[in-house]
Amino acid sequence: MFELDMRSRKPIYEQLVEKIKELIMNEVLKADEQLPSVRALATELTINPNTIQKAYRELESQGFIYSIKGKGSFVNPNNQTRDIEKIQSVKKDLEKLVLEALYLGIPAQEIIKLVQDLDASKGGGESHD
Amino acid sequence: MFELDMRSRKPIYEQLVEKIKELIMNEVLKADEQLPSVRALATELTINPNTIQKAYRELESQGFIYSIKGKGSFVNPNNQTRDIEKIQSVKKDLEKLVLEALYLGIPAQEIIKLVQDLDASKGGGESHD
DNA sequence: AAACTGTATTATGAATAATAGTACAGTTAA
DNA sequence: TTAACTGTACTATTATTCATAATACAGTTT
Repeated sequence: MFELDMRSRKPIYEQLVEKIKELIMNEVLKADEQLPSVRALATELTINPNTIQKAYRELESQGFIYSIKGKGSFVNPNNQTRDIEKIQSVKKDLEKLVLEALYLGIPAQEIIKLVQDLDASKGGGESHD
Repeated sequence: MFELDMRSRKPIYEQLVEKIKELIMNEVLKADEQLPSVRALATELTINPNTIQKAYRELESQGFIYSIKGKGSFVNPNNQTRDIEKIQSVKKDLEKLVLEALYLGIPAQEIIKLVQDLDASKGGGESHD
């Protein structure tokens, strides 16, 4: 499903959260699709089930998945969240990162193109290719 | 000089790195300007000198400051770095964050405006106002 | 020489991350 | 009902990281 960097200073459960968020946002994992069970993913990745659960709990609290006891964990549809705090937080992070990118000499035009491309591939994802 | 959130899960030295980077990128701290000494800043913020030094070391490795033994730590000019790895890393982070922002429903247009505004305030910083 | 600077080292306590093991509750299918 | 799944919760243990404390040393400035 994906690879983890066991040597990274970034905790495994955080890496898991990132990777799964990406899969959801890129619609590799589709709405209401079932995720691997805690134990199955733990076995596949050779890590502890508790670590998977910690990641799933975080994903649930961020609104990306929902879990039903006895059934499994599933991708949350419509994450067009009205969570204002979350949006403010992302905007702030974005501001920091864009500022740094510009400071490092990355042209504004290049960043804008990045945004446009991502936006296009997102909206245009409905078509069959 | 700034405030730290001692209750945050984010390490103090990382908060320091972020804050100082912002001050440098926003040209509050100007090229070759001297930073507070390790001990002075530690006293001012009521934290351990080792923590300050850890932050300064990180800032130096990221190319934002340079330190001279016996003299002090100073803001590095021309951080128009040719450090390709750093640039690639920032681009990747940017991609992740923009994707998340779009996914949360923030309009591409709003992100683009953010980039343009930051770029303008950066390039226009040369004038006297 | 005195008072600054950065830098390095060792030790200690607290918090976090990851593991291991066990247990319980809800679902599904035989 | 039973068996095999699911998520969830809890305790305990180990390793790592964070922050502190206390020194120490080297270079600079006055």
